[in-house]
Amino acid sequence: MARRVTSHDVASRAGVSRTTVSLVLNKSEAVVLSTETRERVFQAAAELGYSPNSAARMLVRGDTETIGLIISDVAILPHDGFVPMLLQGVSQVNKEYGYHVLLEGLSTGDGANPYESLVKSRRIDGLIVLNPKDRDPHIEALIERKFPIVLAGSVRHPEEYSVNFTTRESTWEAVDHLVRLGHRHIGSVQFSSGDFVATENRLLHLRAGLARHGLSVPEDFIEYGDFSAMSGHFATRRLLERHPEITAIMAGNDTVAVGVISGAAALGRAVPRDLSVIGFDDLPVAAWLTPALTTIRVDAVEQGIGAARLLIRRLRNEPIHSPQILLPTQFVERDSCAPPAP
Amino acid sequence: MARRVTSHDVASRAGVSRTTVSLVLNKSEAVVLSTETRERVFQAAAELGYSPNSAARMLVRGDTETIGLIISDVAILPHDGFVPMLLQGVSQVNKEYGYHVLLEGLSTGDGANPYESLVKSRRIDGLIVLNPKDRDPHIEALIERKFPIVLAGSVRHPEEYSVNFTTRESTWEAVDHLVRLGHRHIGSVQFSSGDFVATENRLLHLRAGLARHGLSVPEDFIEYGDFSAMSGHFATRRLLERHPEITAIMAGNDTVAVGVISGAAALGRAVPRDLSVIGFDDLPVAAWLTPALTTIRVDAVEQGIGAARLLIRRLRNEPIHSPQILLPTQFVERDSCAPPAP
DNA sequence: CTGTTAGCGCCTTCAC
DNA sequence: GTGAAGGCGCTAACAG
Repeated sequence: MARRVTSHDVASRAGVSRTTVSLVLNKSEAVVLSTETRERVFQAAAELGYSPNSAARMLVRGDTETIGLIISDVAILPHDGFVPMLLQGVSQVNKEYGYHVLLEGLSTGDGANPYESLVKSRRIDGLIVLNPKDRDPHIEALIERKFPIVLAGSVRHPEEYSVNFTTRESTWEAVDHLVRLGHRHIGSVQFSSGDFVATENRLLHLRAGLARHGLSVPEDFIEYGDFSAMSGHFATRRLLERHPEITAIMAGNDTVAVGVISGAAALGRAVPRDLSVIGFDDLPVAAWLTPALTTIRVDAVEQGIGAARLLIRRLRNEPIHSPQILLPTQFVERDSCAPPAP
Repeated sequence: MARRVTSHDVASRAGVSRTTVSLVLNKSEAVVLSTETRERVFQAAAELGYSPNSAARMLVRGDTETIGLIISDVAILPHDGFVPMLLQGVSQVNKEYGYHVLLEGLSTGDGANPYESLVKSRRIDGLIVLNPKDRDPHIEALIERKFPIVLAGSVRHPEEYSVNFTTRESTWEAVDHLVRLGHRHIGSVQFSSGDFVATENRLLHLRAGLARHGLSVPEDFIEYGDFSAMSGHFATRRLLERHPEITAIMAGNDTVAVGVISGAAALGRAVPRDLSVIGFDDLPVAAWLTPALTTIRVDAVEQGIGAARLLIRRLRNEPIHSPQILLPTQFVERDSCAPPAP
């Protein structure tokens, strides 16, 4: 690599001082510069392919124009079709505002405090955390220190900044749909064992939704998977072997739903004829499964966009109307539900 | 946020000079320090929660301990189950070696040279590019400048550093499998229209594999999708409406394969009874689709690991045995193929 | 073993 | 409009 070009090089090429270069390039209003000088500087910079050294700039300005994006558990990456969409949203907004994204994947059992060093080393101006664990103490600490952090998920801290979904109405609609079709024994395969606020909420709304019809979900009508299709498969087999009378299953997410379908098939039950299945997320692939998956749509890209916007507004000290954003969701009827077999 | 703690604070708390602090914390061998002094410094640093300012360190040392990860087209993120796995591999290795990952998503039509500014601003020490376009001139330029760049994919530059897969044997096995089952009219739905080396290779091997059996693939037995299941769906409908005699389809990847299955279903053809389908990638979900997908396994996590390792070795000037790594793939027989309907 | 001294490249007053 | 000067926090010689 050739020697790097510095503001000094630009200055001498443009026949001005480094001060002027800096002034021009940072569009300072402090001084009035002739358009002609500006032009010369821009031109010289372009010709030299000059780009300010980011480290030097960070050092003197005290910020990094970088946000950290923490994926709470990288192990789910291969399974959860949700994360990439979120990532797309975040990445898009950040680019728009000239921020960079530093990606940090946490593994279970990453000792101590995984956020501390990122924050302390001042590599980032703020943080977005995907899928935080409910009440994660490290996150709560950052919130209380007023560090700019936004959650795609929730730790249930009153002062958290977060972007989540309202799932009650759509879950009720899904339940209504099943009940209307004639289902009375409805089970559930969650995507995790409940360290997440989302898991708890989904169960809550499922229960409430059924209660409206005078139905309930016995504790052992519920199984827990781990984000993966495989876990959905085996959870379903356990569930249906224990309770063959179940005729419909609400899955924790679409990936798990795929496993539910295959688990049912393994027991000789076809979807939707012998079992109705409803997913959650509406991943792009859901509509093209066979049968097309009935599910609850959640806009992950929008969640990413929202989180990034929220964070950037904080970083710029712009007014924030609602620190805890709730995005709508939507029941989507497709082909994976039918009346229970007689 | 409280005032940041500097090396100066650590020094005074430990009762030593800043030099000593730096020496201790950077494990310099240049000077011999008493273990007792070391201890005092470590202790003070720990008590203060000291973490060196990364910008200052970058500035003086000239490197960033950060690698850039470029996703050539963020729009595919929601569709391609492959990227997250790769990401996991990359992220894991980087953490192991103490590197950070700066994620940059490119959109089609990101003007000019999207790599330049990242490189010039010295935010990163090296680069990993996912899915580069064949012969991408910007990438070739970086390679020729000897900038440390590693591809998960290929631009077919003789001096590129890259990690890819050998797909010939496994593709041939897949073909053999279909032929053995009795298929003679085999079509293909690719995952992109051929800007990628991988697409071209897969077609190449498919052709060669069939040629071994005296069969060929007419040009219009091939359709092109765009990574998504939806594209696979419609491509398949076009293909099968044009050539109903086709009894087997090789899909460009598993996601497309899902669409192939649903496209066939839309025409009243069930898999595997009325159409055999073979995927590519063996995503974690493939084994749990219904029917379980016969496919070609590719270890994306391993590709990520390989790319990250290669890059880090380059950055540390360690010897590199093979700059162009080829990982094996493997034909996996499951339930989506059967003899053609009589 | 320690303190002093120089920068790394850039931004920002402040006089001129 | 410009040049000089200080400093962001750290590292790495270099003499002590």
